[in-house]
Amino acid sequence: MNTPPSMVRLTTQRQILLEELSKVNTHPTACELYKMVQKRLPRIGLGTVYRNLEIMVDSGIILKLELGGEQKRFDATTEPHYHVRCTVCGKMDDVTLQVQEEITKKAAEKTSYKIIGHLLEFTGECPDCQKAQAAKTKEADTA
Amino acid sequence: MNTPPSMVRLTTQRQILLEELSKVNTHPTACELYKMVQKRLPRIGLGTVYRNLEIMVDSGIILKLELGGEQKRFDATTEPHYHVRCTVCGKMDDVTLQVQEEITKKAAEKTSYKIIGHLLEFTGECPDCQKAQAAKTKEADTA
DNA sequence: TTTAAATAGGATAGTAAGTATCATTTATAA
DNA sequence: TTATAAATGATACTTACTATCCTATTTAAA
Ligand SMILES: [Zn+2]
Ligand SMILES: [Zn+2]
Ligand SMILES: [Zn+2]
Ligand SMILES: [Zn+2]
Repeated sequence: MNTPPSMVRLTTQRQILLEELSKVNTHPTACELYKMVQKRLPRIGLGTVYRNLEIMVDSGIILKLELGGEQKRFDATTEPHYHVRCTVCGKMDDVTLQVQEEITKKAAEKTSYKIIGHLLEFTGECPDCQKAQAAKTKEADTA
Repeated sequence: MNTPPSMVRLTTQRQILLEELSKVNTHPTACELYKMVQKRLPRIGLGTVYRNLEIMVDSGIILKLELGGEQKRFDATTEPHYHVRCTVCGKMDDVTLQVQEEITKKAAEKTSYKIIGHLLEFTGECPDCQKAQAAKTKEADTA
């Protein structure tokens, strides 16, 4: 604790980025956020979105989810919580399951690593994709 | 169960790829495996490595680890198990912790997704990076 | 209030992991 | 042996993300 954390300026871009992220519970990707923010700031650059998301992650204002899947996703809810990912469409949602603090202790006993925390992601099929799948199966049966 | 799974030909490249992956417990990336295999097959292409790893993942011979981190890693141990990732150097190791089957049931009660499974990854600092960090701190103190 | 330094933005070029394409080679089957 | 299919290796391409650079804006000093 020697140097104070550098002050993060709350610019228009950052404010709107944070507002848009806070509006949704879809855990959008940087690209999705770019499109959302563009409606309010048509001249914003994609680089600015990436840069500011990273800055906000570093200062603890938002979370970066880099679990399974190709793209990183962002979350305005900073309290530790778990997620489900649809293996069909890639959509992510929160799972309101108590965070298992004790599991890190158990893991620490089993390894020579200094354990900091854990990432838990559930995989499954979202309601939409379940419906689509059901419709498809029905269609195949009647054909 | 209508069409039988397409037979995967065990080519030299695939065999050596699997052998090299089975030799180590470091959960190598595609690029690392490429370098390992190149020593025995100098003319192999990087595309072949990627292609065959994907084929072996699809046929269940190996596992693809795509949780946190930038690159996908591969694992010849197909039984479900957990991993630790070093947040400094990216190295991954197994954690011989009992797989929590019941956690997927708990999650299933909390969401409208059809839960298939879960991915759990611990984050921490590997012994090597701990040592390096300690040496660095000491150096800074004496300076 | 003017001026200088620091910070941030937007445009654009670059990076790197991974994927697609395609001609050639290898394996399998008729 | 020949036809068919599958796999390889070289290469081009895609894409998520990062770095660079110049301009604009904000902040602080003079
Ligand atoms: Zn879905
Ligand atoms: Zn969330
Ligand atoms: Zn390490
Ligand atoms: Zn493993």
